[in-house]
Amino acid sequence: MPYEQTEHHPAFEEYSEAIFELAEDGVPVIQARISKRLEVSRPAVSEMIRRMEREDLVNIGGDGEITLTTEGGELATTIVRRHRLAECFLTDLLGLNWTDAHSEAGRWEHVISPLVEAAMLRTLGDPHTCPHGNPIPGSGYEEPQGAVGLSEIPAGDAFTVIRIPEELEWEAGQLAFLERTGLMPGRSGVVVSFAPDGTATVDVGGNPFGVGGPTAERIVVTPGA
Amino acid sequence: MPYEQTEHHPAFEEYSEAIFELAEDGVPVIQARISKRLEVSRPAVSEMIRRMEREDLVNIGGDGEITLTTEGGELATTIVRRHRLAECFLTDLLGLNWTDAHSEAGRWEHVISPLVEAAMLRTLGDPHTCPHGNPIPGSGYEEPQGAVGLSEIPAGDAFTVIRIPEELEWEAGQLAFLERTGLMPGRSGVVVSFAPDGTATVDVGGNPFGVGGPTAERIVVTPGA
DNA sequence: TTTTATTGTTAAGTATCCTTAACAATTGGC
DNA sequence: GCCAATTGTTAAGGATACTTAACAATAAAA
Repeated sequence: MPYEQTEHHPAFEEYSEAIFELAEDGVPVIQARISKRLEVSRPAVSEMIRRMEREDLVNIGGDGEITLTTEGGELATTIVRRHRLAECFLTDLLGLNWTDAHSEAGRWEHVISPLVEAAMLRTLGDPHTCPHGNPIPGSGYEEPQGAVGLSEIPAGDAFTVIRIPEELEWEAGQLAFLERTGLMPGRSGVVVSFAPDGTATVDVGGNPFGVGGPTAERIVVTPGA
Repeated sequence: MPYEQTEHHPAFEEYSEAIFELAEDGVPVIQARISKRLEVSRPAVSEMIRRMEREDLVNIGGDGEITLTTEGGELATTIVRRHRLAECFLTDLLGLNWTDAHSEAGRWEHVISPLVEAAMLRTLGDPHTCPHGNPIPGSGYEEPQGAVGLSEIPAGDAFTVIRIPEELEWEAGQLAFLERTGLMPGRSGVVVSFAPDGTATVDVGGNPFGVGGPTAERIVVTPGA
């Protein structure tokens, strides 16, 4: 119970993680994006990024693009790794659903020690991705050849889900929807059709349902069953 | 990652827990004791206790004795329960030793949700005590009849360890020592002798070793093997 | 009884991390 | 080119939770 200090402030952990995941999702890493993902005001991000630059965790490009330094990258991958490992642990061993696991892991990532990390890895049998298919940094995972967005699969063709990008996990109800419909890594389906606005109709396991355009663009799949 | 608020500030959780455990250990619950256990200054405790009184978590007696209100007691037992459950989890399922499990649990207790708590309880098979033998609040545990301090066992007599009070867990190296010597709940031994200063010499599993007087007073045992 | 130790409090200050208000500088659409 | 939206920053302020210094009151010890 005595106050335990983390070597890096929890806020630094959150910001590093956000920067890492924005880059991973192909979103331009600028303050406004961080502000949105962390749900804090832009001044807060401005101040925080300046502090992180002073602490040599990030570099700020001339165009405002934020990049992680070596040290910042290490912090970020550590937190992301713990987050995804915790998600595996919570779903596989404790039986939580995606939505719950995701929000729990958002807290767990800050309290997991190297010791526990190693123990979890051992217990889970060295997983390479989180339940949503996102790579666990350091696991040596490589995305399969030919991975594309779901929206690029021609109507009528089959696909296999590879991963649900972190970006989608933050949208309310999204994870519950994906889990309910079976749009999960490893599952296969068929693209039934596309609406003019980009909405896809897909069939996974016999029940067709619509997936919004922006969502369909982001879900990573491989062609074929 | 967006900032998650706990319904009760982490500090309130720490203080409630400390108050609960001090009372459990038979230590007078005054600010100076809390200050020592949480390793914070007395002014910090003074301010915090005032805030907790304002929030109706504690009452302050005329003699300075601090007691938990109903609400404060609920918060305390929740945190203590999660702490001890986490200790079980970390030792039994992840294979951590006592020392590591204790310090890890000190962080886990603040991030475990009711959902995870239930899942852990299920996975562990409804344990009634933590690895050190302290009761998990709400589990319906009752201390065996005739439990006494180790120092009250007559020299030459056998004893069985019931529990290591929380108080001892905070002393550096204490848990590692107890685990190394086998002075753990469920294990039996014999009191070899007492030194004039109260130091006990005990034999657990064939190797005699000394246990300091204050420590021996606190370790709870039952007479007999 | 006098001294010492323990205890609680007040005051002033610090670090972290957030907020809103207001403003300048871009960027993009038409 | 112009208006609007987006973006980053400055300024001022607030909550939390700590610190040290200094002081008064009480309890224990000599």
